[in-house]
Amino acid sequence: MELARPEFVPDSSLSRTEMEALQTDIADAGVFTDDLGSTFGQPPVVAGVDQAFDGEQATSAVVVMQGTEVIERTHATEPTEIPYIPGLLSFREGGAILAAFERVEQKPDVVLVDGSGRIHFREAGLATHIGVTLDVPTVGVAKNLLCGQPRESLSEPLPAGERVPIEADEDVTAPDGTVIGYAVQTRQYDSGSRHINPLYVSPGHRVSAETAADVVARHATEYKLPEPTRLADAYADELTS
DNA sequence: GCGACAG
DNA sequence: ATCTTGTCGC
Repeated sequence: MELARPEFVPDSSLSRTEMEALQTDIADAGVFTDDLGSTFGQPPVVAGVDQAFDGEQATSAVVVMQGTEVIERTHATEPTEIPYIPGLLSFREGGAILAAFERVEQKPDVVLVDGSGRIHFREAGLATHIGVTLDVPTVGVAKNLLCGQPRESLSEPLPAGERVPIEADEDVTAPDGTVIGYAVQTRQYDSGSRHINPLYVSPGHRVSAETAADVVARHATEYKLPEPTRLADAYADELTS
């Protein structure tokens, strides 16, 4: 795949202020409504991307699927220049991800990115950064909530299939109350003391919050994580061990 | 100063 | 993310 917006490639040498300014531009370029293109296959081509680290090296693994079939697997390793800073994750992991996608032949209909998309202080999380830079539809899939406010309390376990809107609050640039994503319960235990936490799904680029949640729910039937994400996670771990 | 915060 | 064995409950 090719870079659509080279000016948005994450540069870890920027100052924190410059990084935040770039995110503001990225959010402006981001599309949080459905624009998945007319090439949506039968079934759609869905890619998952995830990273694993070893010391100063970040390995990004991409798994491309169509239905239940893996049609491509690629990876790239890049040095990590900066530590993890909440809100600036893309400047730590984005380089490795873009390097991996440079080697991807099959253009996916949608990419599932580990982390937040619009659920971000400046509405420019990792999924949005990658989506806008490559101009590919992306969805953010996070295991924890970075910011925003669940419309309903999530202290009680949600049944599988349920979803709760995540709304913008004062910590997010979007107008208060804007639905910036969903807590999506893909799996749940039938009963007992233990329970499964939901995933926090948000639009990255060219996808609405509703469609983002739909895509994740549709691909996460056997396990909590959607299959492309799960396989990319395992592949990244395998490459680092 | 305190709190809060994806991976 | 990563360091790490067993263990409890589906």
